[in-house]
Amino acid sequence: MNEPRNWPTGLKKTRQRLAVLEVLESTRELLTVSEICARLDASEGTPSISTVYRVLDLFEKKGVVVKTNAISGDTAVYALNRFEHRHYAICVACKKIIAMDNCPMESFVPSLADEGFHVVGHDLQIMGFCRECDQKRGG
Amino acid sequence: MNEPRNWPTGLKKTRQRLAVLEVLESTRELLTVSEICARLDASEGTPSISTVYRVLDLFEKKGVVVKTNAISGDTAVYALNRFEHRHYAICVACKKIIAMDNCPMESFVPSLADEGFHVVGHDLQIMGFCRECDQKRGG
DNA sequence: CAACAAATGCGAACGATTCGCATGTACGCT
DNA sequence: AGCGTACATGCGAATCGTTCGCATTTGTTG
Repeated sequence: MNEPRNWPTGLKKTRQRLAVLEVLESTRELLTVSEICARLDASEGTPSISTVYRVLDLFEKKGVVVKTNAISGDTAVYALNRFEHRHYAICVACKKIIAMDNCPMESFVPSLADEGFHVVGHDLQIMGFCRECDQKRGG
Repeated sequence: MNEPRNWPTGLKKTRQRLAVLEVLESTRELLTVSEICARLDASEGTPSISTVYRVLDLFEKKGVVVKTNAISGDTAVYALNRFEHRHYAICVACKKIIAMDNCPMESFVPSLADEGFHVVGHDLQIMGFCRECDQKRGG
């Protein structure tokens, strides 16, 4: 188990937390809790599913991971916070997730009825067909 | 019960479906299923909750309503499809939802590794504090 | 090494949504 | 108008993701 560079202050370093972190460090995919659990099963010291939820909640609060449930709507996905601003395109056929390199919000001022609205973040996904599925659909 | 202009072909006009449609026609808010049920309770012929789900699924497939679960993540919200392109800003404190009049995607080409990706839609929300909640937070 | 607070495991609880199946009803046909 | 059938509904149970309560274990600090 490797030593993460920036362990948040005041958090105990437990086997379970390090294991979850290791899974997230090992990929750039967005993982659901069950996917994280599946990858944990391979290694020893597998935490229970409630612990995984608690660890992820904690990590999210501390800014170690980012969470979004925008992709499938009914299941949250998590990724290590690499301090990149990222959005994703999702293939509606095969559910493949493709990272986007740019962001339309960089130079966008929303037009809102509440003019005092203080923007702190945003969430964006693009839906469509990946090249492969688009070809399968034919013309 | 009024006659909707564009009833999708091949759908039986039932009391329950018309009632759900009426609720959605009566507001521009985004409503959860339980909110819809609450508004149905006032009128007679209240459909069961499973029927409300089924009616909404059907309406969504037919393009009569739009569904999104991006707002709260764990609860879907529905609105009549008024064939407007709309996004929303959500106050993270009071959960107020404010419609946005413009869209950053109008002139945006996503940069994706899959160059054949065929975009068919997108979903965007802005998070922040509404004027009121922002003031309460103080400086 | 002891002590305490914090973390974990387990299973139960929960809310949103879906499903199965028996019953009811809209709509086309006569 | 009346019939018949495919489709819609109601009800409750099942499911899925997630949270919670509580007894037990484990990091960390001194």
